[in-house]
Amino acid sequence: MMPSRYAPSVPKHEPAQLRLAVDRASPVPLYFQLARQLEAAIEDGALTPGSLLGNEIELAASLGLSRPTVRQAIRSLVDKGLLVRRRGVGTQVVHTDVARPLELSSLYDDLAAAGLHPTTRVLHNTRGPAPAEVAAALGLPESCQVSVVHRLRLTRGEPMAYLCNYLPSDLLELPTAELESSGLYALMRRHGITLHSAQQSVGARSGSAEECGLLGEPAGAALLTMRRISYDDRGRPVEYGAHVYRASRYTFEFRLLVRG
Amino acid sequence: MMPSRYAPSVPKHEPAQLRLAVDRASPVPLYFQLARQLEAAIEDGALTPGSLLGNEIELAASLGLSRPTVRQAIRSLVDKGLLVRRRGVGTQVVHTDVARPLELSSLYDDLAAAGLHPTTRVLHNTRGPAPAEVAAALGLPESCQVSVVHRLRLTRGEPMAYLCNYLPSDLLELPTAELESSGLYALMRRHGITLHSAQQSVGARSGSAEECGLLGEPAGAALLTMRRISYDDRGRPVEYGAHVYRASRYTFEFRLLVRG
DNA sequence: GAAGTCCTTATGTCCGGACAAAGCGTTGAC
DNA sequence: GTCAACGCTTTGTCCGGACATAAGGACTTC
Repeated sequence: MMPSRYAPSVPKHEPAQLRLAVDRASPVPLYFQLARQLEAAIEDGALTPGSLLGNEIELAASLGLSRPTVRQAIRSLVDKGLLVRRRGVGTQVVHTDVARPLELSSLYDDLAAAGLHPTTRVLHNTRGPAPAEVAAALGLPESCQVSVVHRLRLTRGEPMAYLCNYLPSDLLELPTAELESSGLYALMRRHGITLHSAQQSVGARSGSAEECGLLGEPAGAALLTMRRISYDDRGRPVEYGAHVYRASRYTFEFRLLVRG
Repeated sequence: MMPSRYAPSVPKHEPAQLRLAVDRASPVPLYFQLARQLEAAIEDGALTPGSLLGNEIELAASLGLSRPTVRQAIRSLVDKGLLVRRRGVGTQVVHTDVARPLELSSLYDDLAAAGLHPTTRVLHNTRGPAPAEVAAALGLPESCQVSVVHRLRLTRGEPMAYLCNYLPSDLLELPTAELESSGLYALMRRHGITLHSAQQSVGARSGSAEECGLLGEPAGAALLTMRRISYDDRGRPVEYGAHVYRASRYTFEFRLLVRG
C-alpha cells in the first residue's frame, strides 16, 4: 500500500531562525525593510515551503517593532503569493520562487529585464485620423487626429513583435530616436504621464501577409495578439495598443493567486 | 488654438456627499462593509472619476470608525484600481467600471459568471503514466501514474475549449458525472483541496487536426493556448493543465495595474 | 478507530494617537 | 512672468493595546 503523496503536510512547529534587523536611521520604511529581508530569506533557502515564521507578536517583539508594522511586511509577501497566514497556526512559506510581479509594464522593460537585449525599429511615426476602434478606445471623436506609431521589436536581432500604438495627439511628442532607444512607457513617464492601469485582451489569429513578413514567420502562421487601453492616474485613456507577437518566440508568463 | 485635451484635470475640491453607514451588529467586518458601499457608490455613479472621497480623518469621524479601519476599506479599492491616493490632496476615483478581479479561477466559473451557460463533455478520463512534461510539472517521478482528463467545454452548445488536465492520482477521485456538471476546481474544493496559485503561460499555435476537429475550426487554425501548474496552499503542485481555445471565440480579458 | 468537545494558539479586526512626508496653493523676490 | 520658499492639507508610517475568530491538537466518549 503506497503512502498517499497528498498526505497532510507536517508543519514545522519551530519558527525558522533568521537574521532579521531593521535600520531605524534608514529612510526606507521599517515594514519595507522587513519585507525585503523576509523575501531574501525565502530566496536564499533559509525559509522553505512549510517553514513557519514565528508568530507576529513574538516576531514584532524580537525586532523591536509594533505588530501592525510586522503585519504590513507580511501582507506584502502574502500578496506576492510567497506566504500564507493561518489562524491558530501562524504564517508559512508557500512558494520560494519569486514570480515576476503581475503588473502593467512595457514589453521593452520586460525583455530587458529578461536579458534579451531588446531593440526597436520605428516603421511609421505620424499623425492621422483615428480609426473608429481607436477613437472609441481613447474616447475621442471619430477621425480626430492621433499619434500613430508602428514599431518592430527585436530581441538579439530577431524580430519578436510588431507593435501598433495610438496616442492622443496632444499628449506628447514621440521622436523616432527616443522610440528606438527605449520603450514607449518610459518615454511617457519622462514626460510626466503617470500610468495607472490598462485593460488588456490577449488572443490569437493567423497573421496577415504583412505581419508575417515583418516577423519572419511563414504565411498565415498563428500569432499571439494583445490589445490594450492604458489609463493615467486620472483615469484618462492615454494609449491604445495593438500588438502581435511571434507565437514561436513569445508567451505571456504569469502567476495568479486565489483571492479571498 | 485648440485647448489641450490632456490639460491637468481639475479635481473637485468638495468631497462627494455619500450615504455611508456601517452596521455594528453585522458579522461582516466594518472595513468590508465600507469598502462595499464605496464600491457601490462608484458603480452607481455617485462617485465619478476625479471625485474626492473626503479626507480619511473626517470620513472616519463621520462614520464613527477608526482611521485604520477606513484606510483598510480604501486600500482594498486602491488594489482594485478604482481609487488612487494622493498625499496632500486626498483619495480620488480613477475608474468607475469594476473590472473582473484578476485571480486564479476556473474557466467554468468564468463562463458561468459571464452568462455563457458552459457545459462539459468528458472525452477521456483515465489513469496512466505521466508524460515527461507532466511529471516535471507535478514533481513526480517519470511514468508515475496520474489522473488524465480530457474535456470539451462548450458555451451555448458550441465548442469553445479543449482541456487536458493531469492530477496526482492519489489526490481525489474524478467521477465523469461530476466533471460534466461543474468545473474541475469546484470539484477539488469540495474534496478539501485549497488552491493557492497557478503559474500560467499563454501562447498561440496552429491547431492539430484532432484539436481543430473537436473545436469546429478549419484545419490549422490559430488557437489560443494556456498551460498552467496549479498549487495548493502548502505549495504542492496539484494540477497540470494544457488548454486550447478557439481564438475566434475566446480571449483573455483582464486589467493590470501599475504597482509602486 | 472515529467522532465530538474543549482548550490553546495565532491571526483578524478595531481602536486612538502621534509624527513624517509629499502635493498643492499662495506669496514674495527678481 | 517665473521661480523659490513657505504654509496648509492629507496621506503614509508607526505605535501599543484589546478583543474576536478560526484552526489545530489533545482529550474523552462510544
